[in-house]
Amino acid sequence: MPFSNVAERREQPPALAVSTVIFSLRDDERTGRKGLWLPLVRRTREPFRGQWALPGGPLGPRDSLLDAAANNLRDTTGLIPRYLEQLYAFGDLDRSPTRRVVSIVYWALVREDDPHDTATSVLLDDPNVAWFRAEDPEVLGNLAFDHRHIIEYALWRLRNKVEYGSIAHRLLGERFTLAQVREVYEAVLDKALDPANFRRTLRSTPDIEETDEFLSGGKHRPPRLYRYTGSTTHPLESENIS
Amino acid sequence: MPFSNVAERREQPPALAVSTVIFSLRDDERTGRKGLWLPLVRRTREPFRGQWALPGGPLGPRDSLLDAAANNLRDTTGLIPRYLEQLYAFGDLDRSPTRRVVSIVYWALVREDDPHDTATSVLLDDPNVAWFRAEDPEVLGNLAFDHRHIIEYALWRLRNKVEYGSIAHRLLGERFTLAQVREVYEAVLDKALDPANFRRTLRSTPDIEETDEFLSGGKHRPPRLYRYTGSTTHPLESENIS
DNA sequence: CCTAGTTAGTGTCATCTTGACCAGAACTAA
DNA sequence: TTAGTTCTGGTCAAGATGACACTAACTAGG
Repeated sequence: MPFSNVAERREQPPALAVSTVIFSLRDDERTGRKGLWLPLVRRTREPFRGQWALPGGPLGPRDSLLDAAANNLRDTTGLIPRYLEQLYAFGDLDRSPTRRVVSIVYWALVREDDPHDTATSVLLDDPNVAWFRAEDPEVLGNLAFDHRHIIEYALWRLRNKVEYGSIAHRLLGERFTLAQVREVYEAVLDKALDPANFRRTLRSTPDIEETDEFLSGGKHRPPRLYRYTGSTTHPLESENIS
Repeated sequence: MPFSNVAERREQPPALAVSTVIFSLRDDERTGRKGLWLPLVRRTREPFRGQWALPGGPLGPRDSLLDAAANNLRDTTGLIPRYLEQLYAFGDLDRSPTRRVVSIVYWALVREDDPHDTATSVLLDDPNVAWFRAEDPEVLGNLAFDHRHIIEYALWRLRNKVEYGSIAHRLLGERFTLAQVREVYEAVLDKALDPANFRRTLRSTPDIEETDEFLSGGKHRPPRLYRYTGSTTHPLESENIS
């Protein structure tokens, strides 16, 4: 009996939880570009047992919000992103059928081939963790709690509040090619961008500087590697994982 | 003895609270333009008794986050802004010296002469509520808890994430002149803007349309009144007060 | 070793946007 | 009637942007 009496439930003090929305770029056969994917975990308990949900859990008394989010993400999925950013605090009364829960949601973009991204091994072994296309209606339609709502908001934020430079720095590593940055933007905005013009605008920003290194190995002219400098974003908006 | 044992305190479950940062435009003699002011309440209890703090209080079990913020703001200051937007959730372990508190902070811009703004009467009578210049170092330096930090983050957000149209709509009423919108931007960005150019960019946005009315009464040519249409912002980012 | 294929990177041009500023329009106050 | 004020429409030059042509530099396959 997952549903308790509403009036009774509302007298409990609100519980605090943290969740994470992790976007990753993966090849998308349909468009030929990269697309956005995200990891979900299958719920093993009521409510919503068996359904997919965002990684998350209760806020421990000794964890900062960020630490709680990062630790929970690591424990449930094996993912260790470099940065987590606060997305929003969701606190509606009816978010959970059992009790009042206020969830503070963090989000990040990670690279599929990130060395930090030890998740691959965990994800492969654990049938209760898997990646899905972020906009797959089939997936979005069957999520636990209000997680569909949360993901859709995260996608909206991604597309509307993107800044050149900072977002790329978080997703890509120390050094990156301009084409890699462009891939990020093409995936987020879901449209092709002119390589030449993209290069021009990116090189005109002060936060990205070129290095002397090149990335060889492709079947074409080796592209120059760039580095991200500067901190346009507010400290609060891209906290470092401790 | 406001400080209890740290190790002991940290075992308590985190408490949930809401706070509000309300910016208002007031004439500033120094610059000749409008400046940003905000209301603070004097703490009547420990910790930080006697010091100024942001309006706020605990989250009741029956209130949504937004309602809790709006109700608390009304009760402590008399202010009833049309919109509140979620700013950030602050949850560091040492925010409060007594116990662990996670504060979800809402913010808004209000008009000094807003009819909704019944706060004037309350503020005049109550010596524990007052408006201050948002950037007065004297004030910022003596705030309770981490409220200085919160206000500085709100100011940063205001200056960096401003969009034409939406912000003006929230601050100004149904109908407004373009000069009023310009005043908002001049106060927020703290610099003078060219009236003609500002008019041009604003008129080119689809969300603002002209009306047939004019505002008479000034000692100059009556300016045309405009109306805000459209909803560029995500629903989550400008919730209506219920 | 040569050539085709692929992406990197440069340059150009027309168009759109932006900032600075001028000048007339339309009101109030005296 | 005139001075003072802001509103409002306009011009112009400089800067940013989008479309696209073209060269550079690598790999792969013959």
